[in-house]
Amino acid sequence: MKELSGQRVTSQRRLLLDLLHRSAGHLDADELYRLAKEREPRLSLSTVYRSLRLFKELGLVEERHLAEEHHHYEAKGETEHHHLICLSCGRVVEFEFPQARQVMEDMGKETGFDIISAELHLEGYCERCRREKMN
Amino acid sequence: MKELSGQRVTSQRRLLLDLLHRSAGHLDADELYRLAKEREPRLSLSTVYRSLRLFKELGLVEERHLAEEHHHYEAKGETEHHHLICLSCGRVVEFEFPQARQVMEDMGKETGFDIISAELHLEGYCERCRREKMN
DNA sequence: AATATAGTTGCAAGTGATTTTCACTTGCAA
DNA sequence: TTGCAAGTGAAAATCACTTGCAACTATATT
Repeated sequence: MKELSGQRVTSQRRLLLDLLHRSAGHLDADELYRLAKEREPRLSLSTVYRSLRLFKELGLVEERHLAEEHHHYEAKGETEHHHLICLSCGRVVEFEFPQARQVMEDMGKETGFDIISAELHLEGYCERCRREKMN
Repeated sequence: MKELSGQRVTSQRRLLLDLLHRSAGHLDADELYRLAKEREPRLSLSTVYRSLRLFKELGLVEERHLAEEHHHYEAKGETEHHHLICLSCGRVVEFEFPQARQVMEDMGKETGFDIISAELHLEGYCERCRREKMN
């Protein structure tokens, strides 16, 4: 785990970051908590939230606003991708959109912003849900 | 206001929708509440939330997840646009990205989804905040 | 217009997700 | 191996938002 002045490598943080890396992505705080508890039953939910915030600040994970209610977290480092989400069942499809880089650059020049992220977020209804609705 | 069976046109709803239309966009529930209270001091926050939900269901406003903590609401009907947000001061810049239409269509074909919205969300630091950080 | 009535409202209490407080514990530099 | 700043668990607090309910009111019916 990357070290910044005054931050410690604790067993909890190691565990949580490890789980985030192993997971396919899109864990929310509660799922991560449940997974981690299997290994360290004394772990508290606050530690999960505190660690997620730290990881985010260190740039180790990204926070996604996929659903309405709560955030999802994803370890960085995999190929850059975007999300398509089904409004009915919550299924998430990842896809690539390399033009995003270009848009970031163009908009940065145009607005004077230092743009650090671009997320293309698509919403709709997946095939299965559409079929079910018809019945 | 559009009429659906059993929904009533009340002074509160008229006021709230009017404020949403007048505003430059990106009001959150609390700001809308404060604005509306100036005219109808007895208005309650629950009515604001209830109305926002109704407007959203009727397709009159769109809900945005711009910041981390809460939602923003925007009256529909203006030109389609996307958002660039400053992570330091929260400033929101709107921009157009017509290619989004094409992406929706392509991804729809590719995934079998019926895609109903595409939002390109950029984050970064605006010029002013960058300058301030340097000092 | 008067009445009936179902949709709305304000208020207070309730949620669910996330944050904070605080007493106790632990990583790690010396 | 100890000192102490950083981290933790548990519980309480907060924040954004929702709900239950008695009183109110826009609309449909007479």
